[in-house]
Amino acid sequence: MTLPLKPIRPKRVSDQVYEQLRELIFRGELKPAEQLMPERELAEAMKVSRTTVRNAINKLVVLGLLEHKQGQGTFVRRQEAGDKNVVAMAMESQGASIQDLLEVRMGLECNAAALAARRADEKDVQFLENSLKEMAHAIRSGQLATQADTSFHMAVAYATKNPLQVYIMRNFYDFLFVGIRESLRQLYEVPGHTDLILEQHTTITEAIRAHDELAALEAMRRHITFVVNFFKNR
Amino acid sequence: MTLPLKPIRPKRVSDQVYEQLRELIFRGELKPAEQLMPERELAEAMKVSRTTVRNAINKLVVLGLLEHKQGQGTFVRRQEAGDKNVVAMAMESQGASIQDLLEVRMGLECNAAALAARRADEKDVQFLENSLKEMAHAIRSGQLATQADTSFHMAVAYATKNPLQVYIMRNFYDFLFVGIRESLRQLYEVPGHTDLILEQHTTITEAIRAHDELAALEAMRRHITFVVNFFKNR
DNA sequence: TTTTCTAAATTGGTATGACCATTTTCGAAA
DNA sequence: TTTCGAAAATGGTCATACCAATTTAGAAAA
Repeated sequence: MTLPLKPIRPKRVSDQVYEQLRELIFRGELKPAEQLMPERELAEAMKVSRTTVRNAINKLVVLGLLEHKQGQGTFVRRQEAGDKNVVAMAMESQGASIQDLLEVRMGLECNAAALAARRADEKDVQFLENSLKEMAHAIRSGQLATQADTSFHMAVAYATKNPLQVYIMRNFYDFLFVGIRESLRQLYEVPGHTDLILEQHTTITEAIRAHDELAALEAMRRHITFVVNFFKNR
Repeated sequence: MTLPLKPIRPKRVSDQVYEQLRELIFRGELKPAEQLMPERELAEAMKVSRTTVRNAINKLVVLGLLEHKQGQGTFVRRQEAGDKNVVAMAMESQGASIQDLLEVRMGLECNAAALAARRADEKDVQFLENSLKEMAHAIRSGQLATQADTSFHMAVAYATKNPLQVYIMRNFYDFLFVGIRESLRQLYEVPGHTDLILEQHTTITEAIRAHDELAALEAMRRHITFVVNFFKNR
């Protein structure tokens, strides 16, 4: 007779550091080509040894997320194609269209929004608001808000506290940037569009902050429907 | 005038160790499941520090060639070729749980059910009904209905007419069969469970046949919620 | 002033040595 | 023979020092 005991898995310190750093990169707080803090500073800030920090960084280097340059520092590496990106593979081999992509996103992200509303803490809301500010800034300075867009949706994914959700979402947005960047840009180039999207993002953020699952789901549904309609009329 | 001078690249010591070890593995001198020499011995044998040896080994661990087991040693890992199942990769590398998997499925499949209700033709409904019969047969003959279960959900995916949806769903169910087959079996071993599931599948099929999107979505939601609750109470 | 060179500061890479955490081993005790 | 516990083996972390490559800044030279 086996009792249903949950497995204890004490994580290695270096793995915890690794996860923190990876999160910074995925969330976009550390942008491509940006320099990482020196190892010595990181060690002091996290109250661990430099050895441990180095192990974590090395892991990210091997995975292609970071890049070492002796005498200069460590930098975030923009990951190019050839990453065995699932979405890209499927889109190509299955001959899927942007419409197909958006349909699947509809299911994934609406559910994610509801989960996020259920579990988001102050920190998650903070990240959502940061991406809103980022997009507002992009609007004022007349730049494209694609980066801020990604940050927002990945912040929603993180708020679900579901690693699989994050992983899959990451694949989607990586593809959006390398696969259909040109198509996506047109969405943001229409005057006033970015303002509308910012408004929709804000509504979603409010619902998540209020822990209103249904409202979050509906707001996300309207948001993605808006995008769907844009690509439909072209 | 630039002469074609080849760049001098003084290799890092840890990289040289890495290459030696990798060579041993590739050549088969270190066979799968075999234990590596202890780090301290390797360091002494190669006249380098244990730190350097560890860096090299860690690199091989990240690449999946070696495997660490604290208190036991480091072992050569047999690498399963052509795995690249997204879900399996994510579940392992991100440390996701069955709960996490089901949560993402909730979003994917509820949406899929609605899309299926919108687009399913006679042939799609036929496939759905075939899987129902298959499950009924499994019940009568006292066999496990896991195969019929997969057939049903893949039939829903096909009915969406969305290649990306099919592709991703395929990955999920492939993983269910190789990754958590044992866990999944318990769901079907409880007396009466398979009957309940068949009933739920039937309800979903009816909604899709009637092209009732909302009913299909709700029926799927109840179905997956049922599965979620089963795994929650264990 | 502008250019050039050199020394210092910065930052990743390696070396030691110690100690911690987990697993196995093996001998003593029951 | 079985059971228990201490010791050994082995990977994980820490602290410190020093090496190697690069950048920076200030002095020296033009």
